[in-house]
Amino acid sequence: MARPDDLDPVLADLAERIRAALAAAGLPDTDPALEKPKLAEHGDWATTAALRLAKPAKRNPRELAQLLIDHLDVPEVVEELSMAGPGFVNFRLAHRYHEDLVRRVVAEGADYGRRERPTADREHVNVEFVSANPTGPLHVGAGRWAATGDAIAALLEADGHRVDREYYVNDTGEQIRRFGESIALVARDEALSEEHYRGAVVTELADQLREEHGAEVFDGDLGEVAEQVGQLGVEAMRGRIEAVLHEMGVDFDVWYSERHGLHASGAIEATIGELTARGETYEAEGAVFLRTEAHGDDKDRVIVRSDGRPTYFAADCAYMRDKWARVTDDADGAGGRLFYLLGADHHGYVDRLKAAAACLGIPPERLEVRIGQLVNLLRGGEPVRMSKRAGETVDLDEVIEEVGVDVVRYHFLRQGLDTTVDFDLAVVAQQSMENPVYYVQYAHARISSLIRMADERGFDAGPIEAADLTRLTHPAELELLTVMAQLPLTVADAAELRATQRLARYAEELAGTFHRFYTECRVLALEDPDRSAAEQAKLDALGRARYWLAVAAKQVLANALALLRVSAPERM
RNA sequence: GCCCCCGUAGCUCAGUGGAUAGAGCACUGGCCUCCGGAGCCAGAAGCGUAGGUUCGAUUCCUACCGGGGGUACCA
Repeated sequence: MARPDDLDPVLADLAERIRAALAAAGLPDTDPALEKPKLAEHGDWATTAALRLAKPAKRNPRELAQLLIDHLDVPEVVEELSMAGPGFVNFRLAHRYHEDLVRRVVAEGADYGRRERPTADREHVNVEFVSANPTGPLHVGAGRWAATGDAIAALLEADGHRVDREYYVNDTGEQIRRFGESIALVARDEALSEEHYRGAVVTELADQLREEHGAEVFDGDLGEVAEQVGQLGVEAMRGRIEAVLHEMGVDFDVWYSERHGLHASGAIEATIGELTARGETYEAEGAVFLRTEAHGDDKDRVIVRSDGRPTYFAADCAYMRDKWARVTDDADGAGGRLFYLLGADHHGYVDRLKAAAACLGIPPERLEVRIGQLVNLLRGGEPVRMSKRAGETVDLDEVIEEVGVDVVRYHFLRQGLDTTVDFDLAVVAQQSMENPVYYVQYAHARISSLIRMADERGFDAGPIEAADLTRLTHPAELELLTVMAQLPLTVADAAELRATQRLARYAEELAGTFHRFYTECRVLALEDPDRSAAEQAKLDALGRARYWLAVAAKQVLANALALLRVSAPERM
């Protein structure tokens, strides 16, 4: 978990003073471990230092907490501190802290919530996700990996890392040949067998290729035609996939071709050579094995079949080697990381991927494989059966068309990676108002409307520098300010844990606090004809302060949604 | 058999060692002379079971029960 004191100079100062107080009190040094108290009444921040020192010191934690308080050089920004519960020390920050926050958010704009990292802490992360075989359209399940991988990438960037989004295109091999054969047979109007791909897409591709390349591409020896049509079909399919992902708001930096990058380039042979040179291979039964068992795998894996052809796993190794070279050649020396987002149906590959990394000399902690549980596609509570080869799929583009990108993305992003997601077409389509994404977006649209209304009415908020933010003292205002202040920490935690749901839930919480503020605190037309001029002036000042608070809240909400790639509508 | 994930409110899910376990939906009852009621307020309801570690466990460990997925010289 990210440290609050890494993200906020005020808290960094506080943490330092706590450690100084511990030293002054003759206590051993410990992590101040600043955390948010569960209840707002307890204050803005708390330290559990006394609790964690109690054991080794064999002393009453409350007594230690009192010692800490007695020796603490209380910074100006802390308005109140108290001991509570078993030994928490709670801090309440002065109102000025909140005022500064509004100004900071407005000044930083879209950058609020992001952080810069010193080179030593920065990583160059290759995030590989989706990578579905280009032999058919993406189905709904792939949408989960698209949304999640993209959001994790966005979070890592916001957290100060350098990120490449990469899609591995499996564009060669037996299944591609069979795919090409299927297209050719359909084009020739010949019968397909059980083994072939079918469905509307195959027919469409046959038509498309005939149009683009002429009917001749389908003529001749089926074996040769299958090969060539397979390539053309895969290229066309890849284009379609790219377009759908773009619709999903996901744009890859690299579309890595297995065929060109690994086979044609000789990278596979080179990798096998390197593995052999490292002493990680041996021959047996006419095949070449990689010593993965010695690195935690269940057994050694074949990388070259007895007939001399490399296995798919050999390509995986070569690909990993290639990616590792690309994330470790940074001039500034950022540490490399290979991130794989895989579905639970691939969890059996994790050990062998890690073993492959070890065989290649890649530090194991630099290879990160995250497994996401699968998506249950339902329609009215009934499971929808899918088979790509039979062409019975519910495609991602159809679902996007039906319920909208924001709903699809948000549905996947607000749930943790290791829970199985039920995606019920009937529920999501018909009862989409239940989707919390609307709750969040509504808050944003509401603020937008408020600001529009202010303009229309000629409301003069004045420059933010002139606004008297000390007037923001209503409980709903303070609650909103407190939540707004949490974005940077939430982003850092979500990035570190690769947990998109943290940010989604945060957006919901922020929207909720805004709605409460909006209900209780009027911004415009704070008028009272019975008041004196002096009293009216105070109301005007309050209105201007609230206006800037609303502007800042809108920014924070927009920033959170932007990281999720969910739109922040001005009206809806 | 072995491996991975899950079991928290009626339902869908947050909460990866701290104080009184949260939200949406559903249910009950309130709130618009005034900036968007897709909203707000209030109420009821829960950590699968049994042990263990810890000052402190929904969180870590073990066993069991229930649900899902994986265990190829396939790609």
